[in-house]
Amino acid sequence: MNEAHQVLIRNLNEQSRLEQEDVAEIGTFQCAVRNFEPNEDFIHQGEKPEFAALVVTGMVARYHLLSSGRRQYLSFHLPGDLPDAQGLFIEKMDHALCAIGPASVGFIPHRELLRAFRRRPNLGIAFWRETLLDAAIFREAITNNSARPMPVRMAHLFCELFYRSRGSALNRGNRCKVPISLVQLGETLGMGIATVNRTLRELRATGTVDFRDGDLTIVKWRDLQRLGDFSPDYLHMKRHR
Amino acid sequence: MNEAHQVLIRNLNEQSRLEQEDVAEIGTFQCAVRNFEPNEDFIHQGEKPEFAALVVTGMVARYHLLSSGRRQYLSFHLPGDLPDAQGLFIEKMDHALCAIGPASVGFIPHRELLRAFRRRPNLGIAFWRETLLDAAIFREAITNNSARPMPVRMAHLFCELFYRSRGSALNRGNRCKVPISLVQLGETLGMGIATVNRTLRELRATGTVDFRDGDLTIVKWRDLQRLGDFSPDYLHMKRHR
DNA sequence: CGCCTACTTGACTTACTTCAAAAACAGTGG
DNA sequence: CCACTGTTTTTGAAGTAAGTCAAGTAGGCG
Repeated sequence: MNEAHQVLIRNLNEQSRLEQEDVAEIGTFQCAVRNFEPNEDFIHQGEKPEFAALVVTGMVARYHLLSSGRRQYLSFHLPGDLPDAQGLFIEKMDHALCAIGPASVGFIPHRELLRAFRRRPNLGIAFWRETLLDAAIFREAITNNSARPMPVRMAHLFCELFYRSRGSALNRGNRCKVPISLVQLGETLGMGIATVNRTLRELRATGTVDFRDGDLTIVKWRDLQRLGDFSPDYLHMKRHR
Repeated sequence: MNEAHQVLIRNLNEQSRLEQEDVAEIGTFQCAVRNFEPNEDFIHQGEKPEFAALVVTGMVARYHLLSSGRRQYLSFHLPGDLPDAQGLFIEKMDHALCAIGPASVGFIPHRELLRAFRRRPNLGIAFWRETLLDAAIFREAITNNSARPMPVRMAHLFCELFYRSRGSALNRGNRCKVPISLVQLGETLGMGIATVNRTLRELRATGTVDFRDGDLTIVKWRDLQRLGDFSPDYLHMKRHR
């Protein structure tokens, strides 16, 4: 039982009710942890992974690589997340995973997980639920990037990132680490770098948020939520803080 | 064993390997089928459904309703699809479901499914896989609506719809039914109605597709795929035709 | 100090949205 | 069969927001 196991147990427990035997089962997982540099890829598009990645520290992202060379970020992941759980039952990766800022990632062999699901079906459901929450976040991203004006769109992303950080107690008061560059922010929200910058300035001017140097600061949470049309229902968090 | 069971079995079998016992188990499902008018909602945002919907005939869509009143379509579903399988483990619907064109939908009680998963874990995995494929389609939609220019975006959607229709043998040669209006097309792709119309005209002019009166006609499949930057990998279809 | 990367800003251009109006079409009832 | 209504599609014109391009600045690190 090391840090990787603990962080996984904590995360699953927030979404599902684990029994003692489930926790014990998780404790038996082989889990090799490796460290990655900022922007280092650790699962590539087209691969057929035999391990499931578990974020242990730092932040991790998934992205599509287009034929044009453009990148589209799909989601960001915090410690305890299993950003490629779908690899268990979908053979070929349709997207890649990379570290955002320095990150450490654990790798659990698929066969260990499958064996665990057989022994503890409840654990399988907990993992399933994780992948469903993932999908809910994707749905919200479709809507965010398709239907909301740029400033609202950016505010919404900030709300989501802060809300999830706080949900995992990774915030420090009204701040959290989001070590992404403006280019990456643009590649997440579907906007050019110049617009990212100007929109960011506009948001600062509202006095509700600030984002600089990889640090997200929430100044007025309620106002920012309203501005970003953010309602956290889709994150389906059980615990509120 | 009625049409609903058959269509479900056929669909699951395309993605997963069902054993005889799995098929038999599915045959025991209670499944009340109801008919819906075009644009009729049958699951609302915020609901806590106790049944899983199964598309039996026609087309079904999921959508978000924004506070501004705008609609964002998230995905379209064909016979055999389980468009709200996530409702099994996520309590509250974060989006709604409606019929696109006339459709008939079966409703299977969650407890039936959960019981079946206990008896046939393999069946649970088949359903899980369905939800993962769903998520892959969502990811692609994020990228499509965020990173691709309008004509490419529309061409990509047409490719996906045709490819999936063909995968379920719902095409007639190079045609398939897509009974959506231009407004809905715009609410899917994140573009205004005027742009939808003009983009459509532009695509027709390329001589690769035509879409009118709810009918999608593929004129030059290879060229359309190239134009739409479409590669069907993300649909993870086992069978190719 | 100089280099590299990330951010900032400005000017220009293109694209899309919005608004408005007309045309095509489907369904209804006379 | 045709006039009438409402809806969907088509088209035009105007305004604006966002992309692109290009240059400049600031910060981090050797």
